[in-house]
Amino acid sequence: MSTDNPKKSLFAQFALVAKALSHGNRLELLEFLAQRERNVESLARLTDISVANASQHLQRLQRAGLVIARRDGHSVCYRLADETVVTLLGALRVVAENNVAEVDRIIAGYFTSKDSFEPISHDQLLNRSREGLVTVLDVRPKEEFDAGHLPDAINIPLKELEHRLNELPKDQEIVAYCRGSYCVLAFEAVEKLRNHGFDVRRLEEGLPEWKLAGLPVERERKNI
Amino acid sequence: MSTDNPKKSLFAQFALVAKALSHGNRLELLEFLAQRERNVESLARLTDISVANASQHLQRLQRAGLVIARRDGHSVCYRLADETVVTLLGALRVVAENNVAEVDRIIAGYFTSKDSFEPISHDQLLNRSREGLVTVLDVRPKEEFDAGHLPDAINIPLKELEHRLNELPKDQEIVAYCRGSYCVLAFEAVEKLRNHGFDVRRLEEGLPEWKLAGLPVERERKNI
DNA sequence: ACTTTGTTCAATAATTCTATTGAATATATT
DNA sequence: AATATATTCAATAGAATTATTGAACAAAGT
Repeated sequence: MSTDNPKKSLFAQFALVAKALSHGNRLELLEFLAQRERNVESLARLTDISVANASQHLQRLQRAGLVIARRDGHSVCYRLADETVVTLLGALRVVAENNVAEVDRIIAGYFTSKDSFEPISHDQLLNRSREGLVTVLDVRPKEEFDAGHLPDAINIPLKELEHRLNELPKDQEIVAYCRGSYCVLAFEAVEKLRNHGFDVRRLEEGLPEWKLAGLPVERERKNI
Repeated sequence: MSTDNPKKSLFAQFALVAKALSHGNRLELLEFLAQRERNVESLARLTDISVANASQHLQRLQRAGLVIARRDGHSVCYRLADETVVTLLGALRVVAENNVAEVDRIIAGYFTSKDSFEPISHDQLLNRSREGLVTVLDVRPKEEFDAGHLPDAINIPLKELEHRLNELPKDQEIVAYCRGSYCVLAFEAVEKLRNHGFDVRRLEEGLPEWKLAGLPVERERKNI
């Protein structure tokens, strides 16, 4: 930690940040935090780990400077330290996709089978959306949608999708998106909608990456 | 590792990549590999660790998909798996710089200590510059450059650097300099250019010290 | 003051990581 | 074939990490 060699000290510090990323649970926590600020209990529930464990992981992330805690009433809200954390997570994902065979295997097994069609990219979507050629569908829970969503997107959480099919057009392409590249929500939405005869594709990435690209985001309430 | 939950499995894989980055020695090895391919012994010497230890760390990096090994004669050459690894290292560095107080402290300490990222000396630079072996890059604002700069230096202020990378050679060493020992510009320029794959070093001191040593200086206008 | 709720702390055992040592292996040279 | 060189392997001890448990703590409401 404290060497006389400044270069080693710097790398040791960088290593501490990387170490904070070196556990699946913590990466999952960060992915949810990339959507919006959340308290410990809610994060524990989403990631399906104990509250004490979530608390420990979150404190580890905080010590590494990746998240910031804020007391709100009698709950503690965590959020990402800044948007560079999203960049870092994205870079980690890209490296793993490119160079880890196991990742390809998992993607082929669980994700590709559900969506053999090519996903649509940011720019493609932006162009078509402006021309009114597509319906943009956000399948995340309502509170995440309210915290920020793509322009002109409509929100139908995955759980409500079956009951609200009449809100979607049959004669126009639909583009579904959710939290990010490996969030299962959009995959499952695409599968369901295809079974019902809709013309639907998946957006390649989620809202955090969309924001990072500097593309416009709408909010339901201004005070979030 | 192998859960039935594909999302957890993916995050576990990403975590393995992060874990490979979670040790200072490995980050240092990667930094040298970002410059060029090297064999184990040379890397062990550069990072000042034992050969056996370097070998183990390199194999760990290889298992994580970050580097590739290649046999060459009776030495084994390692290189980065691809350029996305450089991006990842850069993102890690940016997050640490932005959010880890200790990093600021160390970098601040850098400027007082003379040898950091193997800076080049006045004399070394003068010799190589005369032989046309290096490109000398001044990253200060234009008006300061106009007031006086190193012989044959080109001026790209730090803020414009990202947009003017095409003006710099990829096949020749670059030496960047700025105001002096306590100026951050050259540090950041070197970092940015390294992330873009340039072969770049920092001049040990700035223009004032250069002038003080009685070395030649050019001016844009004679009347300043 | 008491209770409830949400979070953190402390202690633990199982597991994993690190650096060192010396032996083993593979390739090139003589 | 024998030798030298470069790297990897195997074994080890000390250190760090993980999830779990239950207790402790802080803030808000009764």
